[in-house]
Amino acid sequence: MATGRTHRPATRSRGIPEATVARLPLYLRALTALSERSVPTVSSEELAAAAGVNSAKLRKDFSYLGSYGTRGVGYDVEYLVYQISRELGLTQDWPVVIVGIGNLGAALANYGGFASRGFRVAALIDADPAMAGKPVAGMPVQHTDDLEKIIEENGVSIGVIATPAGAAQQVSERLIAAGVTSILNFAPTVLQVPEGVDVRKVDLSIELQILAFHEQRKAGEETGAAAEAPVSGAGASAAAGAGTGAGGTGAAPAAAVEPPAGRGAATARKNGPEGDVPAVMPA
Amino acid sequence: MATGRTHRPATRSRGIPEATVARLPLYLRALTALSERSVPTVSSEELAAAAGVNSAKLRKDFSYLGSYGTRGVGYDVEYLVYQISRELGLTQDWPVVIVGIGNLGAALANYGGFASRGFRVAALIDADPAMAGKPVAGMPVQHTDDLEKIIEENGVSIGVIATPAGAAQQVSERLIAAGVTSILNFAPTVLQVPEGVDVRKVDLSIELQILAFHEQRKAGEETGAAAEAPVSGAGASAAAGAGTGAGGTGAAPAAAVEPPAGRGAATARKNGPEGDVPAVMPA
DNA sequence: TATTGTGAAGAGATTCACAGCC
DNA sequence: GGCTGTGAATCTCTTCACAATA
Repeated sequence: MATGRTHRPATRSRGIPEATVARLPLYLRALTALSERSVPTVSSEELAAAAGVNSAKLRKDFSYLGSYGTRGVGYDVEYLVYQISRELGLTQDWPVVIVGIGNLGAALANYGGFASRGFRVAALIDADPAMAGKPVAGMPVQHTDDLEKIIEENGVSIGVIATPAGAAQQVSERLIAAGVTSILNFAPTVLQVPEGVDVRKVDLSIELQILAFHEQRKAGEETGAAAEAPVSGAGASAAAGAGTGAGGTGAAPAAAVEPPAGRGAATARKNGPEGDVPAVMPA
Repeated sequence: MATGRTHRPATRSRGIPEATVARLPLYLRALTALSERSVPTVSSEELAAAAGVNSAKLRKDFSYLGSYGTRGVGYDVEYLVYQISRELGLTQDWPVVIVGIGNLGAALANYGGFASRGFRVAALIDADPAMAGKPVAGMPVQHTDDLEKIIEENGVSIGVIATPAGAAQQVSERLIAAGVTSILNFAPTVLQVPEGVDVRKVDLSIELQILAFHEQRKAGEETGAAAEAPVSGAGASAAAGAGTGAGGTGAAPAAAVEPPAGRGAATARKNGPEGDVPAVMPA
């Protein structure tokens, strides 16, 4: 402890943990809000609360960036905003294209928080010729035929895919071939991309399914069952805070659906984890 | 190895790791696709490829659910679809409300994959009186005043918030007070909720910022810099697969923005991680 | 022979707790 | 006295590698 500088591989190498990177935008948002209220400094405790994490984690995260705080005082808000922005690459301007201007694509194009933080919608692209030229969010939709030209002329390296699932893979290949190296994928499909290309995905139905899992567990707990059966990571069951009384029993779901119906090449079926079958039974 | 049953805390307790839960929907989607093509069985290797993970992880994940495979053969597709659905609680019907019917809310309401897997949009709610009664996705929008009534009458336990950031906290409190215990939050704000309520968030701008971070790093690597400087978790830099050539140099971003401008209670400023200041310099 | 299921090792992330500094 | 920065401990997740087995 405190014997200078030991961790961090060796020479330079930034090596910020991925988990930390994923939280930096959260801190940045909280800090921006403080900055707008002209708050000059903030402690790790306060900032952590605003960002919805605990203070030890926040301090550890910041320690990967450098020593930007003042002991006994806290962090200078403006300075930290700048440092995090720089670390995230937001001091640059990132032109972005959105491919697939349906409901979702249009919503994304209209989303304000987009432009605010270093990102700029350079073009909207759709495969439907009927869409071409129509203005969405004050910008004419362009046809997929010109995708490569648009990417190259605008120096786009980040693409957003909001097409139907069936088109996503092909769109990603064209984007990548034209020079895009980061993709934000809203289509409910797994993209296969070459090494060196980053893909992040946003999937409504996956998120809902994860919630349903936890919801089901909660329902099970009400009905007896050893209170000792939590998922490892505790989901996202948030810290206290506001809260208007925690509400009643949690509202039970409605009907059951789709029983097993052992069709197909039925071979398997062995042991479930243990005896306790919840809610719906297997067969 | 095969010496019976050692891990898992003790008595019953399901204890599926959160990371596993988060992947189950992915497996389910891949399996559903196989099922539609009437593929009877699948190996961990094939399924893993389709889901975009490696096979060891997949097998480990499935091992938490039970022994549903057949050595030398693979997994029965139909059976596994059912088991995962059950584990996720998708054999039930989950009524969901969407609050905030702007661009995004409307897009969500229209999103098909919603209804398909156990979820049903029970109501669309918006604070704008002008919206009330207007049909969106074939369903009349209802006014926020009736929120509590709607939640209770429909037994809703999952709420989706697609309001502006400013309204989200208050909406979440009303949802929770009315009985909702799981929230999917699209508003760019951290919700403070009481213990026992699960929140998952989807945030476009956070995802873009994470991509920008990796993008910036890639750009830096081109310009010399010890090739040994990866982020711990390797982001989402996907496995190989298709890929149309990995494209050119990756397109450099355009102008720089917003220098430090040391205003406010300027105190801090010490050491950055190490000497190498990239792109934009601090002061 | 092909493929699962899983201990054990390894890597990462979180939390603790306290020394160091303002 | 208050708060940061960080080693060390702990916990969780991933990967390895191979015995068990259809």
